[in-house]
Formats: sequence, C-alpha cells, structure tokens
Amino acid sequence: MAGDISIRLPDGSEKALPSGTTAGGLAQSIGRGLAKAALAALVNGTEVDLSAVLPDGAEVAIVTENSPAGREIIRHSTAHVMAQAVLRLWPGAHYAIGPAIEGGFYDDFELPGGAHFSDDDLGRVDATMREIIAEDQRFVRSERTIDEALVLFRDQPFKREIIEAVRDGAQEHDAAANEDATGAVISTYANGEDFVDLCRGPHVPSTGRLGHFSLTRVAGAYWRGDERRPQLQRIYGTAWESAAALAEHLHRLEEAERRDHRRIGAELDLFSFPDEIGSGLPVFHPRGGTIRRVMEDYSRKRHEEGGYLFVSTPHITKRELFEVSGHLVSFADGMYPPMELDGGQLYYLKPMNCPFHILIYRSRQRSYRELPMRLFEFGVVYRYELSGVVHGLTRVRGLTMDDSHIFCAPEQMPTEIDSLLSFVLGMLRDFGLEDFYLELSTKPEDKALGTDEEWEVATEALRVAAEKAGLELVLDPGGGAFYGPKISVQARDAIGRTWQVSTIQVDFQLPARFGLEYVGADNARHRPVMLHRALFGSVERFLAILLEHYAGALPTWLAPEQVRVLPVKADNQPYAHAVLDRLRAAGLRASVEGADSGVGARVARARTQKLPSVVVVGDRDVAQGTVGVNRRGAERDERGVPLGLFIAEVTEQVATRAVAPGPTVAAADS
RNA sequence: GCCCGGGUAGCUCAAUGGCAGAGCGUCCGCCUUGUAAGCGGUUGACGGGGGUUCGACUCCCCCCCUGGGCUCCA
Repeated sequence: MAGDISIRLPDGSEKALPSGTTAGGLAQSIGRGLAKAALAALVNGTEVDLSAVLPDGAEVAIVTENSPAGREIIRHSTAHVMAQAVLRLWPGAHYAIGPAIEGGFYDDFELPGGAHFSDDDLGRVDATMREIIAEDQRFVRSERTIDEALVLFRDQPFKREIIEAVRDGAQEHDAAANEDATGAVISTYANGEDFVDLCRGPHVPSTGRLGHFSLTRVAGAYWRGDERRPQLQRIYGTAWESAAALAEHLHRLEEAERRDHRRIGAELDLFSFPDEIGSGLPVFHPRGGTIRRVMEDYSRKRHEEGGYLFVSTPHITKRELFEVSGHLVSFADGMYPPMELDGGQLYYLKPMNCPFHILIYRSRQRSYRELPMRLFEFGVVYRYELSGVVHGLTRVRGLTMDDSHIFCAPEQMPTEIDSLLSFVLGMLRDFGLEDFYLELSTKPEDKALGTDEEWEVATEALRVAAEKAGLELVLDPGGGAFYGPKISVQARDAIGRTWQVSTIQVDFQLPARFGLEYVGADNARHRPVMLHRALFGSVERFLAILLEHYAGALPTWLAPEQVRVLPVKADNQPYAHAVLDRLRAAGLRASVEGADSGVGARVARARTQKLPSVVVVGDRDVAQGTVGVNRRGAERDERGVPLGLFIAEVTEQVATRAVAPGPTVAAADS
C-alpha cells in the first residue's frame, strides 16, 4: 500500500503511513518497545486512544506508560475499573466522578440503602478489580447525543446531572463536550458487558494493561465538594505502570510517615496533646520548649535588626473590637464562644492580633515621619477549628503567630512590600528552607470589603514585588482575605512536599474601619496602608514543618541538646563534667550521661535521639585533654580530638546555622 | 461539623462475656564498661459516663481523644 497520509513526529521527522492507520499502528511501525509502552497518543495537541485513526498531516506523539500523561491515563482507567467493581458488588449503586489525582485516583459512590464502605470492603473491591483486569476487557469509546446519554444513564442521577450541565453549556472535565453540527456530543467508554461511564478519555486499550494499584482508604466526600449536598462514599487508590513504581510510591509514603512531626514529637519528647486539656491544644516539654525558644530568640534578633518595634497585647477583648474589625461577621463560628461578665459585657479570646496593633497605632496622633511603623509580637491566638481539621501542630486551636503589622504611607507600600518579601525569604533560608514559589491570592467572590479599584492597586503592588523576587508565581484566584489580597510563600521540604509558610497581605479596609490617620508633610491628614505579615505563620506549625523537613535531625543551632558527654567508666566522670563546663561556657546546650550502662548502649540512645554530636571520654582523653567525637550521620567516630578544637567546630556550626554537623576543622592526630 | 476507622502500661503491640500479657521505656540494684543497646529486679493500662448481664475491656447508647478524607482556614 502506498503512503496515503503523512504525519509528523515530535523529533520533527515526517512519516508516511497507509490511510486508516491508528495511533497504535503508528507506535508499532516505530518500534516494538514503543508499542509495548504506548497507552495513548497526542494528536494535534489532543489526547486520543491508540485505536483512534490518524488524520493526514497530524502532529503525533505517543503517550507512554511511564510519563506523567501516561500515569494519569492508568489512574483514570483504574478508577473506571474500580467503579465497575463496586457496581458488581453493590448492584444499584450510583457512581459519581472518578478522576486521576496526584499519585492516584478516587471515585465517589452512593450505595443502595445508604450503605457505607468499611475498610474490609476495600479487600473485596480490590479482588473484584483484579478479576476485571484478568478478563482483559477492551475500553470502547462511543459518542452519543445528550438525549441518548440521558437514557443510557437514566438510573444514575449524578451522571444525569453532569450531562444536563453539559447540555446547559458548562465545561465538564469528566464528560466530553465536543460541539458538532447537530449539537453537543457526549463521549462514553464501555468495558466488558456491564460497565459504561461518561468520559472524555483517553483510556488504556484494555484492562489487562492495569494492575499495579492499591486501594488506600475510604472517606466521605460531598457531592460537588458542597457541604449542603449529599455526602458520598469515596475510595482512594494509587496506581502505577509497574510493580517497581508502585513499590517506590508506597516507600515514599512510609518515608513521609517516618517524618511525621507527631511521631517525632513523641519520640524525641518535644510536645504532647494531653486529653485533659482538649483537642488541638499542645503542651511543649522541655526539649520542644527549647527549640521554640531558640526559634523565637533568633526571630526577635532579626526583627530588631529589621527596625521592628516590639509590642504586647492581651488575649481577650470586649466584643466591640471584633465588631469594628469585621471579624465577628465572618468568623464568629471559628471563635471560642464569648465569656459574659460585668452585667452582660461579652469578652472574646482573640483569634488574631491585628485590631490590637491598630489600637496601638491609634493611641496618639501619628506623623509621616514615623512611617513605616512596623509592630511585631509573638501573639497567642485561639481559633475554634472544626473538630475534623485539627491536626498535630499544623492545625491547632491555640497558636503563636509571629505577627507583624506595618503601617505605611500609600507611596511607601511598593518599597515596603519588596523589603518585607526579602526579609521573609532571608529568614526562611536561615532555617534551612531553600526552595520556594509564591502564590498570589486575589479578591474573593463573596465576603470581600472595599472597592474593585482598591483591590486592583493592592494586588498589582503584590504582583510587582513577587516578580522582583524572581520566584515562580502561581495565581490563586479568589483566595484573598476579606480585607485584601495576599502573597503567600510556599516552601518545598526535603522530600518535595510544599507547605504554605509566610503570608503578606495588603489591607486598605481595617485602616478605614478604625479611622487611622497620619499627618503628612503637607500638614494634612492621610490614611495609612496596613500590611499584615506572618513569617513562620505560627511557631507551632513552623516547628512541625522543620521537624518533617529534617526528619527530627535538627541543625546544631536548633537542636535542643547539642552535645552529650559520655564517660567511658565512672572514673572518667570528673573529666566528663569538666568537658561539660567548657561546653556550657561556650554557650552550648550539653549534658553528661553517667557510666550506668555500656558506651555502645549510650551512643545508640543518643543516636535515636538525633543528637548532632556525642563525645566519649576515657582514660586516654583524660590524659591528653581530648574527646572522642561522634557526629550525627558520620560512619564512624573520631578519637583523640582536642577539646578546644571540638568546641570551635560546634560553635562554628551554631554561628553559621550549618545544616549538618560538619567534619572537624582540622583532623586531629591519631 | 460530616463520612469511614481507632482508643489496652510512657511507647509498640497481644488476648478473652469469667484472674489482662510481652518487648522497649521508667525506677532500684549489680556490672566499670572505648562506640547501634550488659544482667537482675521494679513500676505501670482496659479514655469517661450510662445501660444490658449473675458477671462487660469485650455487647448497646452518649461524651471525650485520635487517624484518614470532605468542608473550612481571618
């Protein structure tokens, strides 16, 4: 057959093929390996099935199983098989939307008679899915009119709702809405005799291409993410192109669990959540308290250098303050209920510090010469988080904000935001976070105060500052606070997860609500702009992030105990204490553990407690004034290090905030 | 707040409608130790409250705490 069509490949080459060749046929013609790895194709920028016939002149790329697009197809196809399995096991179940998500997939169901999935059901669903996969059913695409689709899915209310939304012009991700001459067309995919779903595709050619999956958990989820709508039963799973990739994924989950700050907090005796106190209310033990103190001391020092003024405000206030600020209208549900005293006067625990700082600004007439005025406080606030969202130290009901409010003249705002952003990023880097991107959150659709123009000015100022910082900028439409837009700094940790840390918010609203003013050079009164800024976010949450980032092995400068001294035997105890005195005199946090058990056991214990340095002192050290040094992470110990040298090394680590305990400055003699 | 799980000693985990166990830890001895855990002993728990039962850790109800999600996040 002569080459009737010509297609172009990603490398720019042209290929002639018989007309009627499918994407899968193209893969075959290129090579056996590619054909084996092929799952779908990208034709003129649109993903299609391998069974799709290629048009003449098309640009075609084969989507392989180990690419991001290929994995998404595997996950999406696995979600179809899961829905099919659930329908086999629970005839009459309704199924909703089953997309691929990062690392896996889910699907939502409504079971007959209002039944719920239990963990045991996961095993049954898993087994049925493997039967379907063993049957190697083909995925067959069809296109139908809206009316045909409504008939086909007459018993599936969620599918009908999607189809009706397509008919009414909505863009649906889950159902194709390809316009043609006769109107909207709905594409569906069927596999086996018993399953068909709305779907844009593409899918793997047949269910036999799947199988490296694991169902991970069941959960409730509201239909369309709306808490006023029915709650469906969701099953989450993960799926990969190979057993090795699946195993690697499960290993990453284990790694995340190993780093879980709640586990580390208990293991290293840092903090706890006594039942008697209540949900989301941590207590910090001496070691955790030490880490906090070091974090806070360093932060204070940097703020002092940065021209911040330190203030302090009470934990409770009369109702009126939050009425004026507008918080009570929006957040009464998120606040602890008021205390009533003095004949009906209501007092609230503060859920934020801003109005207090505003009152400090307003305590007397202000001059433009005082601006920008940067107020700073470690303010403890209380928020009544919903019981279902409380989580370790990252979502608590009592938290310490490293809160700053900056009052400046409008014309100072761009410069101030610039320097604020670099101050924030600099401090985050000092704590060892290096990899950032920024998110710009714009005006929310409802609950926003102020004019569009004010919002635009503020948003633009933030955008310009973010661009100057030279970091990737992601838009978060509608994500701003009710009083203004914000930039948030997102940090990636050691295993690639992102955490929102610092936020910088522009606020024209509260200065107006509280009638703030300053007298300008022109002797007229002007309204200042207010910037809200939290750097750690909350001390508790930032500590959690650090613990997970470092897997508990904090840099020396942050470690609650920096050096532990181990005398080999009781005779060496006096020398051990002399070493301890020298370490403490050098400003280090250190202790001695006496010779009540073997050196090996004590070293092992210190390692599990993630101490940066452990020194062992025996007879030879006593005679020579040396120590034996064990550095965290080092393969073996180093004997006979002069004490002065060791102290210099550790104080250097502290001064430079070095991430890992380094080697000695100069190797000691042996 | 909603859905699905869980709560046994400080931690990790067992067992049973009829006397609740282990390892590690704690504490006390012994051992005097040069690098991943010396020996012996000791201590210590059914989250709380109701109910069913001759008898409840076990079955039922409520509450508290907690894990994973959903919703929320000033």
